[in-house]
Amino acid sequence: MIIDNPYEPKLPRNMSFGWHIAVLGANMSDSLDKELKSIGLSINQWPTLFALWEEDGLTQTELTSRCNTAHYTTTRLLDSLEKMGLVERQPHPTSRRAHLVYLTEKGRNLEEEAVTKARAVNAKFLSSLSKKEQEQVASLILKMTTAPPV
Amino acid sequence: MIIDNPYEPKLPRNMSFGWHIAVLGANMSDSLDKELKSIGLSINQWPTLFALWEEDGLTQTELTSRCNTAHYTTTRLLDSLEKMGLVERQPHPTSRRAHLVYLTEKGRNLEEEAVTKARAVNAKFLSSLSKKEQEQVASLILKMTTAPPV
DNA sequence: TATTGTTATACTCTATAACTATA
DNA sequence: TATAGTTATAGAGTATAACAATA
Repeated sequence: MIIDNPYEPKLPRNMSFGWHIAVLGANMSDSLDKELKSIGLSINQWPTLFALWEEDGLTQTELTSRCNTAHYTTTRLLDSLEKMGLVERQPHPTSRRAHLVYLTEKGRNLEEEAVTKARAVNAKFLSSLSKKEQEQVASLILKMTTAPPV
Repeated sequence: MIIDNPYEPKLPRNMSFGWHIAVLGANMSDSLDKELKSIGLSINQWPTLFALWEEDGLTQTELTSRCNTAHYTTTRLLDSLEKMGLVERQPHPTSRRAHLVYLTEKGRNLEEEAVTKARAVNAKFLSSLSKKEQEQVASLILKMTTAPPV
């Protein structure tokens, strides 16, 4: 069965574009998960830690929104990260019901190693493309994700 | 935190390439799942049905390998598809332990509608790109997925 | 009355492994 | 002994909704 949409070139077994993206995303996630395990982290913690490495002192609600997860997921993720000594919940200066989430020294120190591993995974999956093609695909995917469909 | 890898252009909140692919894949899957629900199907059934639309009369083991799932998953998927009257397990001509899986008339008739929906989802997610860019990203992703990393 | 965050519960998915029947 | 397929069961992940505390 051939999807003859002009935006769908011939694909192996003619699977559709979205299917390829989904499988690729799952494979990249699995690969990063395995890498992160070696430093005691998991893929579930990645978006939260990534957001905090970029900027900490966020409320849980703000973290929830940046990580595109559910609020009850954030609660449990922070529980585990706190138990591991990577983050701390501090009282909010003006609201007594909100918390501010900060990285600990230990949590901050993991950034370099984790990001190195993420880069390696990206490079591995991009390795069949030329440098120019790698830049192209990254910028096209960026364009797709930053201007999402209504 | 900026990933200054040359293959990682500036991304929103500087999330990494793999993360964008994973989120995009999940969003496209969710979107197709919603579309398929309207004709009584789910995203879990998509790869199996897609493979059968391309070629039926496969053994369960062959289906398992083409869909990149687990054998016990195939068993349950086929149970549900059979209950819905979309596929049939037939005895294998030479081996009494293997089955051949065939689409029913009803299952075959769903192809056009389902593929139309999948195309619409792909088009929706690609809509922020020009036609040329759409072709580019599809062919680059194809290149990545057909020459997977070791 | 709405917001921040936690918890209980149920439901879906997936993984492991034991099982049958064949080869 | 290996293969095709099924089933039982446990675990992880996710969703719903109720809840307490605060605004």
